[in-house]
Amino acid sequence: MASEGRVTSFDVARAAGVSQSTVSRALRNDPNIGSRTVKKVLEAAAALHYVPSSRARALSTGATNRVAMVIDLDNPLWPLLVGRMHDELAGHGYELGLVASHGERDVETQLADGSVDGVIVSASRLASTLPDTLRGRGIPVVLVQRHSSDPDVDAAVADDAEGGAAAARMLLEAGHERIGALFGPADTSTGREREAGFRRVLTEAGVDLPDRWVRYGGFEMSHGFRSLAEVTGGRTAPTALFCANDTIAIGALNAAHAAGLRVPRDVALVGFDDIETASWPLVELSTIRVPFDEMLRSAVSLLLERIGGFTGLGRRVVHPVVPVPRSTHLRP
Amino acid sequence: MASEGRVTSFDVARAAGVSQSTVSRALRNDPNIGSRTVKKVLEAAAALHYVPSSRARALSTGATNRVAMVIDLDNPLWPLLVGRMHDELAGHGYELGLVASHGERDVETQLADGSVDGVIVSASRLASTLPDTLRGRGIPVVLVQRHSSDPDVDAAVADDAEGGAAAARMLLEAGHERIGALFGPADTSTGREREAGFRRVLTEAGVDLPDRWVRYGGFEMSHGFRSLAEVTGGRTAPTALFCANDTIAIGALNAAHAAGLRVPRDVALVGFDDIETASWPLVELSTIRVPFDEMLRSAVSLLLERIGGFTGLGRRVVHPVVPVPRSTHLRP
DNA sequence: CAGTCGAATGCATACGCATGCACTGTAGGC
DNA sequence: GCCTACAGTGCATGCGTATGCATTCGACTG
Repeated sequence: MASEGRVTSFDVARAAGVSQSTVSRALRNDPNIGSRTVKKVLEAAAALHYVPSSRARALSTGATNRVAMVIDLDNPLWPLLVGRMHDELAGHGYELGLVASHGERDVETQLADGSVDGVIVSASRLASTLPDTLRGRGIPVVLVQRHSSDPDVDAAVADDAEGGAAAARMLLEAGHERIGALFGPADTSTGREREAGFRRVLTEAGVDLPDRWVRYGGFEMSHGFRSLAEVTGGRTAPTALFCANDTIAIGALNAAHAAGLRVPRDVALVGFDDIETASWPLVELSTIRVPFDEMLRSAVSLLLERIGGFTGLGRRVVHPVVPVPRSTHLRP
Repeated sequence: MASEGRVTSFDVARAAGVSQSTVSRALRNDPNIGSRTVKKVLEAAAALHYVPSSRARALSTGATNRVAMVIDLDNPLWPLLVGRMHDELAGHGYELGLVASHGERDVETQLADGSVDGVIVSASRLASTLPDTLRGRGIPVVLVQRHSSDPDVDAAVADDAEGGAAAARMLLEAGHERIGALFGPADTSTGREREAGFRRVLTEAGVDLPDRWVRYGGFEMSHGFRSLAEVTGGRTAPTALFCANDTIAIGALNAAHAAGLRVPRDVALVGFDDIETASWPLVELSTIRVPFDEMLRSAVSLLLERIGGFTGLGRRVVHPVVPVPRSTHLRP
């Protein structure tokens, strides 16, 4: 029972009384192999607990059946993206590798060394050169959730501008007139476009968005937590705040709670994404739903097409968003 | 600028006027290569944008520098474990692959095909044969957070029994006498040991834990959400509930909120893990802190020792837990 | 000056699977 | 009953890197 090194296809071949190439073909369902032979080979393989070496197969075929996902561990959205991406890829027979984007240099090498068939980038900054560099090296890349400034790279995103607009309408329709905003990073497409859509509608409605009620920050809770007091602390305070994502909104909600403010009575909030927490009874956050499942499915299918050899121009799939009014946007 | 196939070490060799083996050695800092030669090779490699093929290297060296982590996407703890594991592994030069444990059969093959140097299992059920099977195939395995019934497999865990005990003490010291519990799955070491520790202290204190105030379920919010009403709905209700993890507790907290009950006035709660949400002002969950950073660090170091060739008996590293009393356990 | 040693490099091969091509045997056609 | 055709297998080689061993050349010893 001692494991005397790896069991290879040669061992199986010997046991089955055929050649190594026949083993290889039999196990890969090559139609040229006779059914009797296939049976012999399968039995021998099972008896020996043979598992083909993915290392050798990768070298030989040039494919790894693995996809890497570049994530930003600071963005609280990553588990949602990764979890669904895992399932989506698994459905297509691919494994998922995780790469956090700290030092982009190393990351680039890591992704270009042939250890994956393609790359999903979920944490791209607008100015990032990573997607374009990978593309330049012939590695299939798809952006998800955000796009880059490079239109040649495929991307699956949500309609962030429309979502921002919808959020603005939600607040206006609830009767708010003194409105502030906690926007996201300006160097991300999500941050920028959600802001643009939101501003557009306010402008069209003739509602002002004074700078003293606006803050920029990361997509983390701390932004909302810190900024709420700043924005509501002046002589006049906004009655409602748009938050660039749910996490920021929940940060603000917690800050409000800590400060003894009631939501939405003292300050109303609208988030973006519709993460699970938003629907907690304790939270009941009004928000804009991003169809993550569809978005990730698009991303995977764009990527698989590239892996399959598609070399056309960059494509951008935009997914519609859905306003989800709960209770935090109301004006009592 | 057209990419005419991959750049290999042969191309670099030609450009530098040396042999392929010299290129290989020069890039791997072999001391036998003259410094002039090393310089030439490095320059040629840079000029050609050469990136060694990890596929070929893996086949040749037998090492992939990758570790797979088996997770349970239904257990809300996974992002925390995965995020920290990623960073911890990255610090040692390893990449992280993700495998969700749906159909264990496939998973086993996927992990045994030589595509990783080792495996971290974070979602093991007590009866699972996966860890032992992998070990039997000579693949380094370490369990983290939970252990299996097989003591031959290395594991890095928290002191769950002591944590359960500490939770019981926390409630007793707050003055609770009518106590219930929402325990976790009995086929996990965490579920079982947290329960055992909790029960032990209650018994020692002569406090009863009536079955009608006890529910078992998964480590998900839905367990807490559903069970709260059941447990508090009778003629007499417990004044406090122990929850097998924070997520269950938060589910219960939300159910309480939805039902108009106040925490801890109407029902007190204690969780387990001290996830980030527990410290939100909105939540202020009293809990038992698991030192995840240390635990994952242990797991990685156990695994790296195995990868390095250690073949001794199975080891189990138990990490002490810390009670974190906030506001939900109090008895007003 | 012959002999020796060692640093520096090249040669050849292994790693394990996939696959183009050559080959064998048998069935079918005439 | 001979030849064609094709299903079924085996042979040989490629994938790109790492590495044991042989080789070269210069320097140093006696």
